[in-house]
Amino acid sequence: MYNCPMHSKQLLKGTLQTIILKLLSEHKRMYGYEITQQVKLLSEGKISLTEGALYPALHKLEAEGLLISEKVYIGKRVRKYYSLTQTGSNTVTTKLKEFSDFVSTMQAVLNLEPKLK
Amino acid sequence: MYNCPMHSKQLLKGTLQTIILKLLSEHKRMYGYEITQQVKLLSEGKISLTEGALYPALHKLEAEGLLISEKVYIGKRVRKYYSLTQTGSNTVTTKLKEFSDFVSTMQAVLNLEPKLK
DNA sequence: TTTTTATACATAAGATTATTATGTATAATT
DNA sequence: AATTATACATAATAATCTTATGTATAAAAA
Repeated sequence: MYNCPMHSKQLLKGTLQTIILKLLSEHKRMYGYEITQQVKLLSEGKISLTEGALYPALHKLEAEGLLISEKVYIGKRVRKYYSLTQTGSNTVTTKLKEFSDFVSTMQAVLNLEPKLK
Repeated sequence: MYNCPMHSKQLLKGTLQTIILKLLSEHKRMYGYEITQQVKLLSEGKISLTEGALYPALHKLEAEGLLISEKVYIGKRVRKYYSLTQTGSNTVTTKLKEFSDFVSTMQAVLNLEPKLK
């Protein structure tokens, strides 16, 4: 799912849903390819989502009722836009909290200082 | 591997090696059960390593030359102490750096503030 | 104008990692 | 005497990701 020029591929596992949901909470609707580009931009090229991970993840989130999709034709090409459902919208907050807790806990276990700005 | 009372099980994937190596860099030698207890302590009960993940991980790290083990008998019971090899010792720094980079990148992607102390 | 790159979706085989369950056994506590 | 804690280990299953493959249109470069 990730093609990360750093060496922390393992660490990125489990973050894909959080990333997708958070981006959609800021953009109303996005399509798959757009998400990959946005992630690449925000991570300064450090994270490249692979299609083999992204599309199944989007399908799963839709099946679970967190996202809904709509197909839009751009000329002859299909785009599948995804947006948050109400459930999905509520889940974003939970996911972000979980990520923060995770970081805090790991910093405690690894005896690391939280970073200052 | 983790039995986390929070809901962030997915997020913890890929962190086990880093945790093991970092703890061993601070303790000279530790045995499996001791590692589980130390992690529970440092995480304030939020992370409980399961044996099904811990022991295979220790075996793998040893097979890769990052750890060496020695069996010690406490009465009739065996303890298997693990300690860092030189390679393992070098790897700790790399792993911690990777974790920091991962957190920074994720904070950028998720548009989160780094935490202040 | 032809070739390459970018856009845009999707699935499938295989690998990795973790969960859950199971197994064995000693030591300490209730 | 029974339960809990200590201490190791492995195996079946599940979840997630990588890598490879497939299809197709649009744009840019050679």
